[in-house]
Amino acid sequence: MLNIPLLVLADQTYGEVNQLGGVFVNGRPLPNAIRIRIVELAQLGIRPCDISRQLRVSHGCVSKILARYNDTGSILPGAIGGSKPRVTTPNVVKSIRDYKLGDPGIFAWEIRDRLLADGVCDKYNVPSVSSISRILRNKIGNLSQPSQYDSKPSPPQISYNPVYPYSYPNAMSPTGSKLGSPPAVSVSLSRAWPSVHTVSNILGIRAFMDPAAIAGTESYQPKMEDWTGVNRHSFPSVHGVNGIDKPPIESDIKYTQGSSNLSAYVPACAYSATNQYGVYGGHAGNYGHWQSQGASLTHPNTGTMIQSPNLHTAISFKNPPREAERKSPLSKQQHEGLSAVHELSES
DNA sequence: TACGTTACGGTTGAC
DNA sequence: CGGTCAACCGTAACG
Repeated sequence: MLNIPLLVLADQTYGEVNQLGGVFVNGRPLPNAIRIRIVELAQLGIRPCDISRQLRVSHGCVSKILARYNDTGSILPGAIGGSKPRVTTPNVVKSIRDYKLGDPGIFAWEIRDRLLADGVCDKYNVPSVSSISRILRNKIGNLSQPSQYDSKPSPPQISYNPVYPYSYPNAMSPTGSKLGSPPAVSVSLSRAWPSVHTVSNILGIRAFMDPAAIAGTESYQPKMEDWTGVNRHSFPSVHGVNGIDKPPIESDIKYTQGSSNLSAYVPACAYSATNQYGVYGGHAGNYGHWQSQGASLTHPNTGTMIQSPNLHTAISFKNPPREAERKSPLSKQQHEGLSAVHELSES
């Protein structure tokens, strides 16, 4: 009975209900507002198990989010999808070609060694021998032809951030300039989750599960529009890389947008009335105690403060050391020096 | 009972 | 332009 997949195909809304009665979208991150709430509650001394029950989020998820927050200072989900940064950057290809030109009989493994020796690559991003062979075969097969890489600016290389392969829209979203601007708090990740599904989904779910919640909520209607408006059709994946040009990444945004004061909204309103997940379908009063506190989050390690009212400016996190994180989850903290702020920005 | 971990089924987006 | 792949997600279950 639990964990019923709810499909409302007609409305392109779907979602599932977990064992706690919370609604989630499989494969998609929880809304940032909930993530923030989790951290807020934890900082208030509420036990993870209680947070789990209150927010109706699985304890594993709570654990994960808190652990990540403790490690990185970020409540944001990771970048979903995409590919690992290519190691065969134009520069590398050019070097390989140079080596090949200089010594047509050179072996791929020799090229590899030279790439390392010459500092073109380091041990972490040096192409494999097979990759080099492929490059030789596919891209440098005809040495008489000028390489495309000679003339192209090779934009992708810009985002080959060794620390965080996926670029964040930092540069695109000056933080200080938009305080109080209408577009709302946007906890936008590079590939922020537009949660098309979530959006419509939640609404569908909510209506499906708890029609009364809608009827009894003044602010729900507009939210509903907002959320349903965030539809995959409205912003196909064509939008820029890593969401830089993705305007309507607003699932969260809308989610928290009801007010610029997240602390006022998140605690009760956003979670009961406008929250897209039916998670908080219960009385807002259940979360009433949130309102008087937890206006800000201070990361224990970084001292970073997440201040709800000005989330878009106050939340700044260490860049998740993705690569290292994947290889060695326990060593995240070692990358503090590499941290760069990726922050909540507005769309 | 609390919580860390992980298999699983899912989404996403670069290639 | 559709398929593949590897990243991520949250849940559920296990210990």
